[in-house]
Amino acid sequence: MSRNDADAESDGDHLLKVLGALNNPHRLRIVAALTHDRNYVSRLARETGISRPLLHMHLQRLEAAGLVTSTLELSDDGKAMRFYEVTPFVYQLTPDSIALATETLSRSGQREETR
Amino acid sequence: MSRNDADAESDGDHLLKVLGALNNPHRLRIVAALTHDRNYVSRLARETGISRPLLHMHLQRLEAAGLVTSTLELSDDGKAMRFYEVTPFVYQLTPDSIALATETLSRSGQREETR
DNA sequence: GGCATGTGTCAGCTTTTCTTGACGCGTGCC
DNA sequence: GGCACGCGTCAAGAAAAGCTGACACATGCC
Repeated sequence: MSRNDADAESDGDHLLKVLGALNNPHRLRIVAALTHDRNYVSRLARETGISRPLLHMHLQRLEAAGLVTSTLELSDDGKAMRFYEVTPFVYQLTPDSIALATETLSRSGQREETR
Repeated sequence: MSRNDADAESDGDHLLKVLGALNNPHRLRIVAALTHDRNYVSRLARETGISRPLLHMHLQRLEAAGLVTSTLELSDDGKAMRFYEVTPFVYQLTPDSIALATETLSRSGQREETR
């Protein structure tokens, strides 16, 4: 696996987060849309037909999983705009890779704490 | 992708189903447990510490996604036992593969109908 | 018969996720 | 000022997923 060393999270927990991030038709579409080229929130909302608050939430889920990144930029006419783009992630899902990741899964059913 | 032709489901919808099936710590553990060797429900329940009704539900979710298969067999002492084993699935998750699958996703937010 | 083991299902509760419709803030332009 | 366009957040409802404790059936064994 190839993640930043700084983020202290087991591979198992990370995989689960990625799976959770991708487990949604809207979020799949968002990733697809950003694959072609980066975009800012309001425009992405228009193009995908997703309401802005909703899109905002989905983007955060994707960003939390490390699948997209965002940067705040100022346009020529002085407006603050948040641009999103996909990270070049690669995840291989096989019984073995899952078995491996599962070894480093935190306790049972508990959801990951955002402390 | 390498699925059965008989199941009429788009790649996009199928991918979503697989992601949904794997998006759960219990189900990841179940896949891991079955990777080593096949097992029957009650024993798997004991070994994983998951209640039988719950395990039953998780197994069905995995089976519906095609990640595990089951066969009903009769043990020497005449008991009917359902054995589960993993299928040798391989899924590659990248922005491009997702963009591709997304093209064949059924309409927007609607959940897949089981008609 | 009573008990252990296996199978499966159902109702009902709790928790999480999804979604919408307000709000708030800022800027530039006519 | 009023409008259009960016940004973000909050409360609250609707829908889905997760989980538990019954209950049903079957078999073999003492």
